[in-house]
Amino acid sequence: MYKMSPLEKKYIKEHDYTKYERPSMTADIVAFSLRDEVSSDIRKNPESKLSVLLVKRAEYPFKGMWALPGGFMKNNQSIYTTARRVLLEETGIDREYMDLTGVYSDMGRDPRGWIVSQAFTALIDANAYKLRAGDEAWEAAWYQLDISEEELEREIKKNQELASVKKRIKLSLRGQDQLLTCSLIQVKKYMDYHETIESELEESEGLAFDHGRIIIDAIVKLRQDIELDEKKIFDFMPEYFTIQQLAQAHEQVTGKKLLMPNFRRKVIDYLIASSLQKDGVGYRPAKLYKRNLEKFYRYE
Amino acid sequence: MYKMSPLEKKYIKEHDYTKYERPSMTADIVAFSLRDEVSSDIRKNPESKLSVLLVKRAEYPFKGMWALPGGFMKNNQSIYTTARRVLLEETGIDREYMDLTGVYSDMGRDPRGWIVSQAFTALIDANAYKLRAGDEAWEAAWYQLDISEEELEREIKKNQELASVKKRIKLSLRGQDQLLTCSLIQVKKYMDYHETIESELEESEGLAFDHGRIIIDAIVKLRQDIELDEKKIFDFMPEYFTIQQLAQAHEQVTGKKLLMPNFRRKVIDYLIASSLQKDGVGYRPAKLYKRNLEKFYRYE
DNA sequence: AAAATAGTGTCTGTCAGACAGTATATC
DNA sequence: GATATACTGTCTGACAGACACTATTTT
Repeated sequence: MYKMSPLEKKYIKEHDYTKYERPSMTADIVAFSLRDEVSSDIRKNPESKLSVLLVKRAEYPFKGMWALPGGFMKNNQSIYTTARRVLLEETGIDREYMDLTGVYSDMGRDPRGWIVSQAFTALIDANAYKLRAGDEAWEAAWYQLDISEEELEREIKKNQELASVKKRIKLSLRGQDQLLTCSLIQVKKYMDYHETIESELEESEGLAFDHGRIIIDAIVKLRQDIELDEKKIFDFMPEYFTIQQLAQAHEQVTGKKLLMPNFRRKVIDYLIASSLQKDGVGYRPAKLYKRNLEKFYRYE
Repeated sequence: MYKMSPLEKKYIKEHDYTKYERPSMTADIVAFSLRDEVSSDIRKNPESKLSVLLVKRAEYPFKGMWALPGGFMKNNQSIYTTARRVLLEETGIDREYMDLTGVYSDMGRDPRGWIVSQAFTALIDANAYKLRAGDEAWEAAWYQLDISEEELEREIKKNQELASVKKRIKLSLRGQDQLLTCSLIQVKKYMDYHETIESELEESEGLAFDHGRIIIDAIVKLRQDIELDEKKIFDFMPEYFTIQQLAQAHEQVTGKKLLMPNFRRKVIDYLIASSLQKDGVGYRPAKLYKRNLEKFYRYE
């Protein structure tokens, strides 16, 4: 391993690297789950809707508004440890596996000053956890999520070497007794053979900071990831589940209808049938399956 | 947009959020390119090798050793702006499009103190740029890259619900007149239906900081990305190129041999033939193609 | 029996892998 | 003509999309 020379040690000691301005750093977690809507008809399958986990802010700024679970990084913890810690502290969910999905470092994104946020995404089977109640400083709740978009402007040069598309994206979050909304202006630019996305918050009602933007970015990325690697959809599932649950999750996230026979054929290799059945339904019960771990773990 | 109440403004003003410890933040850029080896036989196609861009450190710590281009984030710049700025300053390459590929926040990774690094990956056509020479503080150079791995330990429980594989990964970087090496211990753990990777630097010769680790992580991610979306391989290409160049780039990065007729069929839709030909070769010259931009830009 | 979902079978078109064979340039 | 790469054609098997059809359970 590298050993510093005495000269080098001295040099480092004499330089106070902390004299330069530094940002504070936070981890914010976008935790998604699919939650069943209460069905009016027992003969029909319940629909499951994509939801995101929010906590009510107990302090200024944005006191009383809803925000992503998150918090400041400490000196002796990595950002991954920080993410896991704050999610557990604020919501009661202990989750080791998360994806880093973005960094937010724009000026003015936090009224408290220069604060850089690392955004993590976690896909969760909501039924496996009981959320912290509102008895303490923190109150956590699942918000059902709707997203819509509207094209504002489109400019495509003839030679196609520069183009841009401007959109307004609207997000609405429905909780127990509250509706939060936000809208975002997104500009996609096509140049140098790549697509770059810039987005800026236009309006935000009830949602703290730029968290509406972080949520929208996370959804876009989630959709991309699932189209690239369909195994990711399993993250929403409990240990035992039906093929229909899996298909519904897929449809809900991608927004595309599946043909069940084909979907069944595609996933069957990733499953191990159990002798259990889904009960409490008003029709032929479906078989419950487990993940076939051999297909998920490639011991390389 | 959100307006703060006077009470809220007062509260924020009274709290000094900077009193908590904060990290310094840097952007480090892993710039890859494929560079032709000088061929001994004019009748043979030159092989192209994956290379990474390094700069020689002019200051302590690690003075005289080689490091990734990188530098500190400033208050009025986002981390993306920082990445672009430092790459340009230190190497002369101006590049807008880069991927954020990792965050390094472990304790002790930088002898100067608590420094968090955001790692970016850029794929570059090296011939398009002239590197800064060694006339100033910075000297930049391409280092050819070799990577090998050796399995150390493997533990798989019967029910497959927990498993781990431990490996040593060796990296060697060959420059004009220097050989840099480093080795890394990597532990892959398989649990909760996911694979998690932890890696730690074991030894590093001539390479500054934990940059060997950052480079290895970037290569692993690059390979994954290219297997998921083969269009990424085009990033290494100049405006005009042959199908063989493209195939060679693909082989070099993934390490797998391709069958040319099949590869040709697969990529031909993404190309527009030009009337130009590759010249200066000792055999039938290949046609030069351009990207078919319609296939790269999906104006959505 | 009606309703609703669960699950099977089959046809078709596309596409990747393998490889034989032809074309065109230089040495 | 030898050599090396460039490029075309074709066979095969796997698989995704579409959809008709059968099965099983509750109301």
